[in-house]
Amino acid sequence: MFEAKLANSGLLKKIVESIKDLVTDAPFDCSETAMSLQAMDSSHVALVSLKLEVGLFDTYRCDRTINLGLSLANMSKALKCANNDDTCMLKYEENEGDSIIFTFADPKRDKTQDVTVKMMDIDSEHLGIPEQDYAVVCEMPAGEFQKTCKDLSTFSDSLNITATKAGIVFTGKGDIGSSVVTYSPSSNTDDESEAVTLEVKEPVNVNFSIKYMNQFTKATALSDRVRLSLCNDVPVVVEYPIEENGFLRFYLAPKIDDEENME
Amino acid sequence: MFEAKLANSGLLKKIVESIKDLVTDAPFDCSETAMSLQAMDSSHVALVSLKLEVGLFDTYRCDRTINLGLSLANMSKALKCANNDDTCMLKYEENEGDSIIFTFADPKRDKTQDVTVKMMDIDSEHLGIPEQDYAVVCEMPAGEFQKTCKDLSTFSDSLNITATKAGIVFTGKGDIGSSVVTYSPSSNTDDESEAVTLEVKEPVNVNFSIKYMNQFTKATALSDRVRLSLCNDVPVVVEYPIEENGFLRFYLAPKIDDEENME
DNA sequence: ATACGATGGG
DNA sequence: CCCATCGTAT
Repeated sequence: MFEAKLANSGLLKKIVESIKDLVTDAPFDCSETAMSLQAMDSSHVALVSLKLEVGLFDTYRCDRTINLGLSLANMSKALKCANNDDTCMLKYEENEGDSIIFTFADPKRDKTQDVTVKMMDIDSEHLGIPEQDYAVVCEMPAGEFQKTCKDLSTFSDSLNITATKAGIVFTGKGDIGSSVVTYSPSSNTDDESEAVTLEVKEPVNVNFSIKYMNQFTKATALSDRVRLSLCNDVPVVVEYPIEENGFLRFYLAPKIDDEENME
Repeated sequence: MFEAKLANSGLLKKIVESIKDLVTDAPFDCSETAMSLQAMDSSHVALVSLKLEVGLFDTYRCDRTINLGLSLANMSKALKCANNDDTCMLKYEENEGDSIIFTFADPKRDKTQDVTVKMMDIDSEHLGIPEQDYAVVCEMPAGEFQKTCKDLSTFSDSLNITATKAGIVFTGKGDIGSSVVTYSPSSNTDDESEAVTLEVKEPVNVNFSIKYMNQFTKATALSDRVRLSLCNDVPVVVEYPIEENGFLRFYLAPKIDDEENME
């Protein structure tokens, strides 16, 4: 049997809301050490990788490695029943039919809500994600990145990212105009959570679909900070750390056919 | 003539918004002691009963018992003109044509707004509501009941309510899954307004249309608390008290044809 | 035109 | 975390 309890349903709600527009059916791999999930988006362009380590859970019991397939739409419906600060217990027992039970409880009240959701068979084509040394790693406030992507999407479908030791530049060019957002690495060390940090081994210049980036930034609520890992001609990694004990990562291959935005 | 003044238009606005989707034309019975209203919903399934006692009004004058018929859609339009904390005067004079005048005034300003709404002839089939001893009476926070009904309606069209001395259980079962909400009578006596109280003479197990319940819970804004009165095979009463001087009650007959939810 | 859900502000 | 307003969907 599998049984795991989160102190706050809000965390799982945010995760599901962040990815359900990208991935419809999610195979959750449950092991002794973590609950994790890897899936391509429905058009096989982006990859989502989630890891929730046992440290995130109040209690965690997983007798044997098991894959739990759930429709994220149904999971979202179940989680809408929970208040953000209700506890959330996930439970699966092999002989109780192919269902997951979500138990939400308000610790301050004599109320519990059990939501039973049917599971699905999902062919979880296992996805090898190659290790990669990235030429550029940039960390910034998650909200900052979200706003930059949203602003640039007003002008363009493509996001150009150019990073050098001097700074990182996000550019969107389109018919009605263009916008260029430039971050110099933060000199201002006062407020660490607001800093933009940049490690550059090699300069990079890459283009991405802004539409996907905007999808990824739905995860902004999960974390104060986002980390972008970049190489020329290699998928970007957009990573949201989860409370020091997990992450939600999005991988997106660069556009190759788009010379307009490359100068 | 009939003339009655409420200190806040907001109260009447909330009442009208709560019932206008259920009842299109409302016969208001005005007597010396109260303004009241009873009407079936348009599909003759639910019954709405409103009572506003004189104690709710700043001034109240009713020379003789009279029935004022109003379209609730029109009444809603009139009330939209008022700010919530404007005073609201209702006035009817026999010889001034078949109209009601709503006068809204902001006591802090030198402004009044008179809205005149044509009355309607409504055949107010008088509805005898039998007295009833209920097997179960449950009071809980109105918002709690609203959320429970809404959550269960994600999964089912039917709401099963089972109450015993051990607690009250709301269940919705459907194709994508099911949800069971359990309240044990509050042990936590600290916060009276948050408590779930339960009086059980006989256990009950009844099924209702969730769609109607969701309609009823639009009255949540009227009151912190809701009272459910239940008997097997008898209409439930969902009651929202109005400031100690009135109530809005909804009656709904149980579903009889639904064995699936009865175990 | 009305009702519900989602988002932003206090 | 709750309430109010705005936008979308039926």
